[in-house]
Amino acid sequence: MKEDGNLAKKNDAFDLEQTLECGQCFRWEKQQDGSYTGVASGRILNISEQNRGHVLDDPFWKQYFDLPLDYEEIRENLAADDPTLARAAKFAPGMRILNQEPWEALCSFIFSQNNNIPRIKGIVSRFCVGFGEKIGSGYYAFPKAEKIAGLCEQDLAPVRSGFRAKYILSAARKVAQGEVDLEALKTAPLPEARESLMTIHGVGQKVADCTLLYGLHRLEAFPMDVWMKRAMRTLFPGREPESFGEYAGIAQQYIFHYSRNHPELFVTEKESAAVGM
DNA sequence: GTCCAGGTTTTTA
DNA sequence: TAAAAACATGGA
Repeated sequence: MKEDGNLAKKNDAFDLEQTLECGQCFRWEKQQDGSYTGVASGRILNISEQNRGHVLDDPFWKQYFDLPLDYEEIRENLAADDPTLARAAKFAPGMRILNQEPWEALCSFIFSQNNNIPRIKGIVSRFCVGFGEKIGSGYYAFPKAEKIAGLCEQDLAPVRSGFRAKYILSAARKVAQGEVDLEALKTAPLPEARESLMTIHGVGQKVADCTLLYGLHRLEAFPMDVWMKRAMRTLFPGREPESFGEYAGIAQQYIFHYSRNHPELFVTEKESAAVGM
């Protein structure tokens, strides 16, 4: 285990809990011993504070956890930009944006709409168990778009995804037919990529932006859900997402996670709304 | 029983 | 255009 100062510094900016429980992914489970077990691109991994040095020797996982990117520097630049953003970033300095499979991110955030995180996890899990390839005892790969494209709404009933099932089918068919070319969207101009995703029935701007940020690693994408809208109104009045720069998506993740864990920041706004002010 | 959840589509005025 | 309502499901 030889680590030069540079690598050691970068590892400081990687915290498992902050990364895997900040709302960007739905397939990692914390074990009793504090480690995390999950599946990505058909690979099973158990990662802990103890074995992560070894895990990150593997090129795939190094990329998955976005180790090549210097989050320390990005965080410092964002912090210099705005004191509130500095506070949000400091709350989870070890958070990193994962390199998830594009198709998985697309489906996950279709399932996420008007839904809560525990239930999203359950739906994703049933989706994988029901339609994914078995890759180990109790572990399944994320189902292929080609397989899902051949199903009907009734087939998806056991997933219990409600009205979102037909959206998944629309996504699967467009992806399987190449009508939406996810790989190409990694380099397409952002507005163009977003528009392409929004041709899928059930994908609006927010789900498209989540797919871009979490699945296609478009770090300038800035998903605006109810939390982010509230956070922008309250904490960053007058600021546009684009003003956060090329790593706006990372700023978004700091703000989202910070806001969800500090609901007290928004109680006055809630009360004002209730009174009708 | 009612409300809400990392939205989007459909309906209505 | 813009604002409601509907959409499935399940936990609080």
